[in-house]
Amino acid sequence: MSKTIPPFSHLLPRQNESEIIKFDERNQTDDFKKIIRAMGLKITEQRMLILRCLHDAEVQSGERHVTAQELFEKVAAVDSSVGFATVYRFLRNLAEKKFVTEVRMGGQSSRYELTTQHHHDHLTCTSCGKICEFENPKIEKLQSQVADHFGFILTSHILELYGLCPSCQAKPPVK
Amino acid sequence: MSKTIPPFSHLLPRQNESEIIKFDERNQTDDFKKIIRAMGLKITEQRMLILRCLHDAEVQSGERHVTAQELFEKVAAVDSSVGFATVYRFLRNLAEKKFVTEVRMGGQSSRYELTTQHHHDHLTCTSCGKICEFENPKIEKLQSQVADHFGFILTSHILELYGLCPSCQAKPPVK
DNA sequence: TTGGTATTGAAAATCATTCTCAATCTCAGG
DNA sequence: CCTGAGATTGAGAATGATTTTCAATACCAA
Repeated sequence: MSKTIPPFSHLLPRQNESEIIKFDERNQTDDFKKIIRAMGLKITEQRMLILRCLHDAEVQSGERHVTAQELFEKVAAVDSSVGFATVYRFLRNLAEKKFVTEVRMGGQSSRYELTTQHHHDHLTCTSCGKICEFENPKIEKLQSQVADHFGFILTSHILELYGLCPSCQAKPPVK
Repeated sequence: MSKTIPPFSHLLPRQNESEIIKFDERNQTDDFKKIIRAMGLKITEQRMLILRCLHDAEVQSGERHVTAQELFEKVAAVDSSVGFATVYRFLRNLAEKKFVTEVRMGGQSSRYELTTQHHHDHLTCTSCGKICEFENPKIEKLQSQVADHFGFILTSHILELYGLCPSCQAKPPVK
């Protein structure tokens, strides 16, 4: 049995340790309901299904970032009567309430990921695609100083570093 | 006489000093032509006009980041027969060849700026789309430290800060 | 000057996302 | 367990930015 992480548990009211560790279908369902209530919304089949698909995509399929379309397809595969507007709408709700994080890259469509406990940035190898996550409070602090300087209230940021990882430095450049 | 910066000069083949400093209408036209040729494209009235408007927006009006629509309007004000498709197309060409840099933010439309010699990052207002540029050596230094820590050779990075600008803080939330 | 190609403008097409609205569902209060 | 006010839904239309299509036109090397 691999340890299963309860969905969004870090965003919900504190539970005792054993509840956090012992995670099963019933708890998952309960967590999903708590999330929906925490947003001040009504619990519906559609919203439960969307949450489940979002959670499964990450935990089971390991798909870090899903687009609204992709999520819609996963949902539709289970219940084809769910409309895409419902997925878009609910995803927006989740993003507003910070249960998911919206990542927009270039002209591409938005991608959504479950909000993680710890903020982190990425260091990506341009040759092999390896990604290291890191967190640097000093950089964060300097960022808010910059925002302050312009009179902005900082709400979020994107920091992506690109470079050559150790093993790729050894290899000849690809292509 | 304020010192006028020749457009894109840093991206064009090296010139001698006096040519760089003495910038006038004729040289501007020549520079624009060189840029278009450097992209392997034919010189047309439309492209010349688009370049002029892009340059003027920055140098005269101080509008450093224009959307394709805004640029189209400026162009159309001079020659209303130019189609927006031409502006979009050429802007894409310029971006591909790095003569302009495309900045995308949230759901807003792309903004374009002349590519500058000096690296800088952006602070964008999530409400009105206003962009402030900044450069922060301390952040840059910390970034290389992070890369070092993972054994990476840092080649580039993206840092985009998002927040609410002073005037949008005053206004009630949009809609 | 001229012809082969690149470019253009206008309109239609795309693409992601949001809105509209009548039908349906949820759930607090009875 | 009912009920009804109000939230939610699905379908499709609407939106907004950008891209594509295509016939007419412009560019420029020869």
